[in-house]
Amino acid sequence: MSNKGITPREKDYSQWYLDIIDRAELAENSPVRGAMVIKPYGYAIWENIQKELDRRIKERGCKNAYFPLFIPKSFFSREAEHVKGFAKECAIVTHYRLRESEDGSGVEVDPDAKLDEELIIRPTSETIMYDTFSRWITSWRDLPLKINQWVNVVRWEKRTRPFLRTSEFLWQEGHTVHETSQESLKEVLEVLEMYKGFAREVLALETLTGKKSESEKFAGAVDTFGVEAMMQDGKSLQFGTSHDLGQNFAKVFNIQFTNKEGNLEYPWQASWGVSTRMIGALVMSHSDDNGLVLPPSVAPIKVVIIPIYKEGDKDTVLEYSRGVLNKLSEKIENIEFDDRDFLSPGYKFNEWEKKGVPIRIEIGSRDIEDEKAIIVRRDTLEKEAVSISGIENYVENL
RNA sequence: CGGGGUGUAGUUCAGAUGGCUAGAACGCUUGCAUGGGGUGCAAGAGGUCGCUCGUUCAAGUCGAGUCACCCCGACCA
Repeated sequence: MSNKGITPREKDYSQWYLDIIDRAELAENSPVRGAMVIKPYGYAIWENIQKELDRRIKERGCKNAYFPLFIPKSFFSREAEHVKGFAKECAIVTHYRLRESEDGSGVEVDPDAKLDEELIIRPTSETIMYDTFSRWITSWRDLPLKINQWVNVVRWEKRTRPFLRTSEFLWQEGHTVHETSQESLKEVLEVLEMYKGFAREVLALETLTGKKSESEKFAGAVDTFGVEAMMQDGKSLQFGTSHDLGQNFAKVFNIQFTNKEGNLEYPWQASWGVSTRMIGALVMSHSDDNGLVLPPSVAPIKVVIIPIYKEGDKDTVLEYSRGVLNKLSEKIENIEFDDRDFLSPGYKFNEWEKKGVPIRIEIGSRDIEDEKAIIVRRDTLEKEAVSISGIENYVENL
């Protein structure tokens, strides 16, 4: 862990962002350009996001599934606009085997192991999913079909930034198929509202929604709607999209169903997604010059208890602090008890502030005499002495 | 894809005009003290100086090539 300070926002907003990611131990650069390692603390935030958003997605009648990482090149090429939009950022698998290199220096691609048809590593999964959908859907009774998946995708970006734009990222992609254009459009807009509600209620972010311009819309879509949040530097960040695909993909993937009148018809489709970019939005919107600030709803650690003791009162303080821990554990989960005794209290205060733990509780012999504990909120950094008898009420609504 | 920059210890870096038996800070290990806002002292571990070739008595340092990464712009979740 780095021990250096954090560049103030005012001085260099971009560097401040990178510092927060580093000092809060959310992610670090990997040996692969543009692809980051999401560290345990950062991944825990993603898991919290997933957990709540997945619940909301399923509430909309979606079922989760998994489609392959590899997409045959021929599938990918079918929708003209789609291929045009993604062609320049695709990673392609051309071989399936390595061999020892002739000079003995290592391994090289085995030229005899060339694939007959190259495979595209999914930049998004419309094509591979819709090929499958064409076999799943035959009747109006099969509609609507609502499928979601939580996966990684690869887009070979020219320039990358942690969480905001990485060459591989994690996301959910929802794909729905409907009988009518109206129903499909309704889905597109309702999902947009779901994202907006999620942003407000879980991420504490206010967002704007709107239709994207012709040049900004998803490759192959009729229309794209975006969810945008305002960042501290005054720029807006698009973190979610919902696409009205019309019948564009249905026609090229030959998804057809027999309607109630017995006629063969192409269905109407929607696709929508949010990614690990949301973590970038979280960082940029709430954090300050002291480090990360997280809404309790997604914080991996909601409360940290720091016992403060000297050699003489160590046992008393630890016992008392554990009592507080047990009391609070009945109310909430994810409490960290920081009794590492090779670190000073000041170091710990700083460390948990950098990581954005919403509530810090300090307990020393002084507090024990008064039957109190010091509580510090991460967002405002306000300190308050709270009586032990009522302490669980304080954290109840986290 | 255009522009700029950097490769030396786990990390961030210093090593003008070649003389290095390669340093610092932080981190790490051990011990003692300390403990209410990044603790102090002591001892210790840790490096084929990105890679290749060249110039030279001598290359971290100079030259050529090569690979990689970072940053700034245009594009995207």
